[in-house]
Amino acid sequence: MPEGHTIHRLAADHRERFAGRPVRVSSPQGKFAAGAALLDGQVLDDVDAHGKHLFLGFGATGWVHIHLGLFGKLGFGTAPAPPPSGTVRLRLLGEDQYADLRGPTTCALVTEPEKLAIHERLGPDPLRTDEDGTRAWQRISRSRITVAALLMDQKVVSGVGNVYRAEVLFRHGIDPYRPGKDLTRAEWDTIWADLVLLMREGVRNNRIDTVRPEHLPEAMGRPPRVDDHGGEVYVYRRDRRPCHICGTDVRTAELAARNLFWCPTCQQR
DNA sequence: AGCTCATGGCGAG
DNA sequence: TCGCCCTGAGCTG
Repeated sequence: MPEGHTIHRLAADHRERFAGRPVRVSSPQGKFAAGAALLDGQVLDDVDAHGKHLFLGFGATGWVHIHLGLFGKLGFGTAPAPPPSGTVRLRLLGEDQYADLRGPTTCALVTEPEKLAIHERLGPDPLRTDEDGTRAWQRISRSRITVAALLMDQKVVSGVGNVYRAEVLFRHGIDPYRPGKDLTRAEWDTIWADLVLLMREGVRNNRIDTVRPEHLPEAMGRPPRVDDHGGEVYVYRRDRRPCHICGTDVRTAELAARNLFWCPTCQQR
């Protein structure tokens, strides 16, 4: 589930459910027991998100730094919370809501300076308003690395994952193997602006939809389709199936240990 | 029961 | 570039 839109949505959800009041904090699984003991009963007074990193602020005690990785999940429920089943790393319990964290790559108590250091190593996030895509362009325009790899590098842009990477390149007809330095400034500005729109919509809907209205099956006179991972997409995990626009089989290849998906006909620029 | 795969990322070499 | 960490779903037997 977790690309940047998921994390920003979770940040808003935590703010709404828990902020400003004391929360019970526990680690039923035990791996965060020491941190939980320090935080239990304190007020959750701030929430922040940058890229795929989520921060829960507990005043002078510090921040809980959460990264879901590939497998992590955060789920909410209404109090009273049931006995935790399985591997709950962190449980927050408020007056009427609880949240369970499972399988994160990171769940750690950090200080304010440690949090700042994390922000500093992350590239601009299309979902934050503190920065535009300029800093990313400075790296991309000087790099011989492929644009597909650059988009996944969190030091270049933060929050983009394998789905948004594939989809935004498709939407702009960009060959994923083009070196960053071959992109024009105008192309990058268009990609950035599109990421801002797509990811904001992702936060709103809590899923990734990238297909333009005019390309939806209804608009193209075809029966509705169902993509098997929630959202409506052009190429992500659609390899060996026909491109929605031109009918060419969508291709897949491994790139830096991740699966890349693209349409060789539509993406030649 | 065991295998494979997944919307991530890190450190060793 | 590789191995490894985190977990659960969806297969196969």
